[in-house]
Amino acid sequence: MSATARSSSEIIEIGPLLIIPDEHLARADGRVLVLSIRELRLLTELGRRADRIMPREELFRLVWGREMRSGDRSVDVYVRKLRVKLEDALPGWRFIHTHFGFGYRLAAERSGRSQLDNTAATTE
Amino acid sequence: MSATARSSSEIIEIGPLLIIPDEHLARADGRVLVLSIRELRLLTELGRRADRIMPREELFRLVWGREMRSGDRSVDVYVRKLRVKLEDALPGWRFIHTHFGFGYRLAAERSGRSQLDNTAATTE
DNA sequence: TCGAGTCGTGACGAGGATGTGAAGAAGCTG
DNA sequence: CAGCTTCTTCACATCCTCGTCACGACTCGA
Repeated sequence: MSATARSSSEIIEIGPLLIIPDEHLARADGRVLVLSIRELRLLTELGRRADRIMPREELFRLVWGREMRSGDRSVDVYVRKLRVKLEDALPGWRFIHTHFGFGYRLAAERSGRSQLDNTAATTE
Repeated sequence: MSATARSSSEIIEIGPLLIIPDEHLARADGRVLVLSIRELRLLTELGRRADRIMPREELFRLVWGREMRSGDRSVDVYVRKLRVKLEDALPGWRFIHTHFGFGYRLAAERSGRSQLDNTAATTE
């Protein structure tokens, strides 16, 4: 493994998902997740406020650095892109949850059955 | 350093690839990889930080020993040369991965298959 | 149930970043 | 100096990201 230990490296852990903003990457079970700049920043800002519902306007401000114009769907589109890559990397898990009329919330939950069902989802 | 046997011979192992900076060579399944000085140094610096994304500017600084002029494509060109030789020596493997907008990352992954199959290039 | 608003999703084009082959310069060896 | 290898730079090709749109599915209150 890496012999060099980073002192101030921020690491956000969301279930099996690891977000390491300083290294410009996220990991799923150790595997590197290939994300674009916007995708990683959005995931990071969501991760920093895990379990909290984040309004689109605030996410946009955090990631894009400016005010969101009404009707702008950028956040939705990037949430979609993240969902695809996360589902691809960690099938059986759901991370980005929609709160209708409010925004999005990041949290690791198993998809398919109830959270009580611990049976591993069939991996294709 | 001297030409005598060194006690601290650094050996970097990236899957089936072995980098031995002190001996100015790399090995693929035992076979010696013929690399030029720049190629070996670039591979070494990447290997020393395996599985981490290295920005071009930093790679250039480490290998060339001076600041990179903006627009300089030297790193890209040498990444290409390394890729060709590595593919030649170890077909079916991919080592140098591009992270768009960030830089390059060295890790042993089997090509052809999804990145998800990769078992994070640690020592097996 | 119905309608208005909200969200999911695929696609597209522009612009920028990276891949790639080649040519000439520079260095090395005998 | 001749012949070879390596280094640097360039131009063109290709790929990727981003922002946006359109359309359909969904949600919730009336």
